[in-house]
Amino acid sequence: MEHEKFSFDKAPEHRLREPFFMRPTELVALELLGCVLVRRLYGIMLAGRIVETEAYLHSDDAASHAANGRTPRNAAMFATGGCLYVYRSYGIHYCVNVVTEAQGRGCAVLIRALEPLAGIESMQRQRRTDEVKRLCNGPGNVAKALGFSIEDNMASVCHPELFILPALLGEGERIAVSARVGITKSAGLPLRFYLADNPFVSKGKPSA
DNA sequence: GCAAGGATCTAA
DNA sequence: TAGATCCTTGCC
Repeated sequence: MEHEKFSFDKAPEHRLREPFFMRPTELVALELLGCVLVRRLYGIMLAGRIVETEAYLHSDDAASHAANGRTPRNAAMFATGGCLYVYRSYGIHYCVNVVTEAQGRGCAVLIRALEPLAGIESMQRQRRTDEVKRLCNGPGNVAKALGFSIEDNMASVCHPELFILPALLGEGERIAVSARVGITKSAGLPLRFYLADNPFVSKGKPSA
């Protein structure tokens, strides 16, 4: 993608609305590829193109945090599609998911990697690295680069200062599917989606 | 290869 | 209330 063509002037007007997220989780995970996650934080616009996602389903998916029903931690997964589910991972990192389907279902799409488009200097400070390829190449890194924390749990991603723009897919960009990363249960399901050969995809190894 | 790191959930 | 688990990362 040509980063310099990205403009914020009227971006919020074009944001995806709730109905986009209230569809089957696998479809949302697939269609989020190429979409641009935008956040205005402390007056700075941060944006990255989604290049890697994982679907966590409402049933028959033991790897999902919602697999054993609703708890205080995973309550956001049971909110309505278009909300954020943010959780702490390994006691150290945060991971950002977009809730899918109807309220009460308990499913979400994990945002695993972004191609930074804007606010790159800010991301570099947050991540304490200058290497653009590594700013958002994993779920913990995405959260850190964009400043997400547990405070953002349950927030709407259809908000003027936190939203997602429709996909920008380049000619010849192909979508690949694999098993998900870092799980042991339901490890064989093909629920990880990413842009093939994109250098901003995480280094995580599929579990199956 | 593996420690860091802390909340969360389950079983007792 | 102890203990295992965990949708990870970066350094050893």
